Amino acid sequence: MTTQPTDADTEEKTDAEQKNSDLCNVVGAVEEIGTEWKLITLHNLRDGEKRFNELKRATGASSYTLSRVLDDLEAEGFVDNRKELESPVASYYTLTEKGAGLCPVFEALDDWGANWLE
Amino acid sequence: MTTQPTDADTEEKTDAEQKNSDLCNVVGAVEEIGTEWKLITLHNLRDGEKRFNELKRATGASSYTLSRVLDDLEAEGFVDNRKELESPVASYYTLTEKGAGLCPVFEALDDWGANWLE
DNA sequence: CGGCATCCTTGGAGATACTG
DNA sequence: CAGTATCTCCAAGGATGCCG
Repeated sequence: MTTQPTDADTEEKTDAEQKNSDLCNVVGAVEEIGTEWKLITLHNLRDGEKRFNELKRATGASSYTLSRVLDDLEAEGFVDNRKELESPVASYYTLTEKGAGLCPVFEALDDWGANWLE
Repeated sequence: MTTQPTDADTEEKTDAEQKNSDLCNVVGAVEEIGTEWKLITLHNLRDGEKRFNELKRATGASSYTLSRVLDDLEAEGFVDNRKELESPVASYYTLTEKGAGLCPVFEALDDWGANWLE
């Protein structure tokens, strides 16, 4: 019964992912945060509110990619978005509590990097 | 001097990645660890030595993928590999100090997941 | 300024089959 | 058992252009 692809396949996750995220929330967390762009973007928001093109420059992502990443992050509750529709529109992004909750993770990564990166 | 693709382009990183990893080691760490499979595999090795097919079952990765992931991790110094060439060959993987150094990161992720997942 | 729409390229990863 | 080889597919992401 290793690879029974039951039609209860309503999730878009593979069964492997499902199995993993069931096991512990480390894996669940990794899967929710997922891509490098998400991490990098979240990390860039640590020091407070940023606007779209700031993030674009800071991360180096294309506007297309950044837009999609921010959409994802907002949908998942990691960031908040505040828009000013005045003359030149402005769009500000901040971390939610959920997003800010990742700071310890960043600190742990920072420590690790200090010891092991080059 | 934003996008001078100097022929000192011996790295395989894009300049965006380069810029990011220069900024801080959080991003550097994220880029080195990279894919979800690497994280999941490393995390599976926390509780000690595992062999190839154990990891294969535990992670759900295909042998092809797992093999490549382990190669990467070994090349980057995250895991050690010990082979026993007896009758049925056996191959054991363990975390190096560098790999084990990620445990605080896993703990931070675990904490975060406990608060924010599901 | 922010951000979609479109096109296109890449490689990450599954499935399968084969070897020492 | 522990991989390697091959084929294939799909999603992530860059480039560009346009629009409110």
